[in-house]
Amino acid sequence: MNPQIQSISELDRVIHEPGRLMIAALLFAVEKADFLYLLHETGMNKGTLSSHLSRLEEAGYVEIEKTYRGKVPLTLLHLTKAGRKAFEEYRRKLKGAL
Amino acid sequence: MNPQIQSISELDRVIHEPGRLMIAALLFAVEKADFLYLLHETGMNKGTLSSHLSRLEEAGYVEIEKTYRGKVPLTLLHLTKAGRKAFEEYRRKLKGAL
DNA sequence: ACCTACTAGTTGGTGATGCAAACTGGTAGG
DNA sequence: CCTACCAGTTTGCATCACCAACTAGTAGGT
Repeated sequence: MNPQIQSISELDRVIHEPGRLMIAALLFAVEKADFLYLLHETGMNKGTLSSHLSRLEEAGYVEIEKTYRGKVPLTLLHLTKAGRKAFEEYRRKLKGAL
Repeated sequence: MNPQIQSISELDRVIHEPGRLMIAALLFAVEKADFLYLLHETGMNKGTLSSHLSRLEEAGYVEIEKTYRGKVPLTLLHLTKAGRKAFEEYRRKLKGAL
């Protein structure tokens, strides 16, 4: 089997989904962001964003930190070490194949 | 909304699916291939390959040409002009974002 | 005549998934 | 107290990818 093609089939599906790829790319760049920032930057709705974040947390790629800004809830997100690695690996495979 | 991120959300879902991305990348390179070649290069099973090809045909990205090699059926695939364009556009957006 | 293998599919079933609408819980304002 | 708002979460639906099993025609072997 063609090795360039092989690497496409090995792409991490958790990262591959555009919604989550956007999140990963944003968090990779800024290191820490809140829910609303991601909401506006990605253009998703809240439900979609929330479920993608849960999926990323489940995979161990994102840590979700719930705090407060005064009395208003504030959710902070950042990539874990595994998340950074997965994103870099994803990018590496894709660039090699395309 | 971040324009780099924006371009991720605009990725063509037909191309984005790894199975079909493999097919598109292969056909982009070789210009014409038969069913078994794709089957072996991608490592998919027949059912999956067949359905992805149908999906690509439906989208107008691939032309499916059924002929015979002697009496044995032979299916030839090639990217249409729209298919080449979609693949290039996909690649462009992805490279711009990552 | 029968069995196996090859090519190229189709069909059926299953489990996962993306998505948006509706809902929750807390805060603030009139 | 009622309404509206903020920040998310839960739920339900419709789609989808995937694989196994079946179809169907040809050819070769025993």
